[in-house]
Amino acid sequence: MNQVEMTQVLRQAGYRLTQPRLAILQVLEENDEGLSPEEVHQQGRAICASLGLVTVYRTLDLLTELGLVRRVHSEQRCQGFASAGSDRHYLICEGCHRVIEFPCHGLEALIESVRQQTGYTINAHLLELSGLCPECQMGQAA
Amino acid sequence: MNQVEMTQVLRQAGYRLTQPRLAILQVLEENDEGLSPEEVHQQGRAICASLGLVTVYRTLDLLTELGLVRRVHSEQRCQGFASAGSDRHYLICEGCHRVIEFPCHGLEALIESVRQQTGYTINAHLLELSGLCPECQMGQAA
DNA sequence: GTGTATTTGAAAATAATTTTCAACAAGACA
DNA sequence: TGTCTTGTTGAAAATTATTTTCAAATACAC
Repeated sequence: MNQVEMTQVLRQAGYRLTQPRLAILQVLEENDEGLSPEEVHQQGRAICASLGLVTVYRTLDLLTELGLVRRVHSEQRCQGFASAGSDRHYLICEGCHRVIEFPCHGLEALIESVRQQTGYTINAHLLELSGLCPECQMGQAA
Repeated sequence: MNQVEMTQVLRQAGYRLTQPRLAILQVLEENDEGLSPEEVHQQGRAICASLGLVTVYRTLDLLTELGLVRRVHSEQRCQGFASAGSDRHYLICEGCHRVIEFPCHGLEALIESVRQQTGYTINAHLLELSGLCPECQMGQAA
C-alpha cells in the first residue's frame, strides 16, 4: 500500500488528513526497520516541525487500528518474555486483534537453507502471520 | 531445556542460585505465552512471596543475556512500529545480539496451508530466527 | 557454622505513556 | 474565498513503567 492509498483509508474511515498524520505515515514508509514512538517523533519533526510526541502516540494507535501500521517485534522495545527455546507461531487478526496459534510444519527446510547460507546455528524461531479471520472477512464484505 | 539444565547454566556462568531467580525461571517455564515483567512478578510471588519487581527486571535481563529467556513479540507490549504489509525476516545472534536479514523463500507454501486450515486471509508475516552467528560459535568452542 | 561477596527489596530517581484541555486547523458549505 | 463546526493538536499535568542507589539479607566456599 502506498501513501496515497493510505490517506484514502484514513479519509474513508472519517478521519481528517492532517499534517502530523501525513508526516508520521511518511516516516514509517521511509523506514524499513521498526521505529519507536520517540524515533518516529524525531524523524517526523523534519517533516512537520510542530509535531508533538503525544500526537505520535495517538496517531500510531489510530493507524494501527486502521491496519495501516503494525507493531513489529524488536529486541529492546518488546516487553514480552518467555522461556527460551520455545518456538512460536501466531496468527493475528488485524480486524478483531484475536491471536490464535497454528501448527507449523514445513519451516524446517527453510531454516536449513538459512543455516547453510549464513553459517548461523538456529535454535528457535518466531513466526507471526497477520491477516483477517473468517468473521472479520465477512464483516468487511458486508 | 528443562529447569535443572537452566539452573546449571546459571551456576556455570558464576551466578548464584537464589529463590527469586528460581521462582522467575519456574514462572516462565509454566507459561507458554509471553509475560510482562509485571505478570512475572504477580505469578512469581506465589512461589517466592518476597519477590520484588525490581528483581524481576534485573533477572529477566540476566536470563536473557544467558540465553535462558528471550523476548517474544506481543501486541500491547511491543513498542516497535512499521508500515503495514512489509514482511520481515530477521536472524538474531544470541551471542552478540547482532541482527541480520535474510532472503526468505519457501514460506509461501506454509502460509497457503495455514490459510486453508484456518480460513484466515494472510497479509503479512514476521519470521524471526535466533541462534548463534559463526563468530560466536567459534568463541563458544574455544 | 562462619565469612565474604553477590543478590535482594524498598525507596528514590528517571523515563515512558496517557489524560486533560484550551487553541488550532481541516474540510463542509455558503 | 471566507466562515463555521468539529475533529485534532500540543503543552502541561498525571500516571505508569523502568532504572538507580544502598543497606540488609542470603548463597555458598571454606
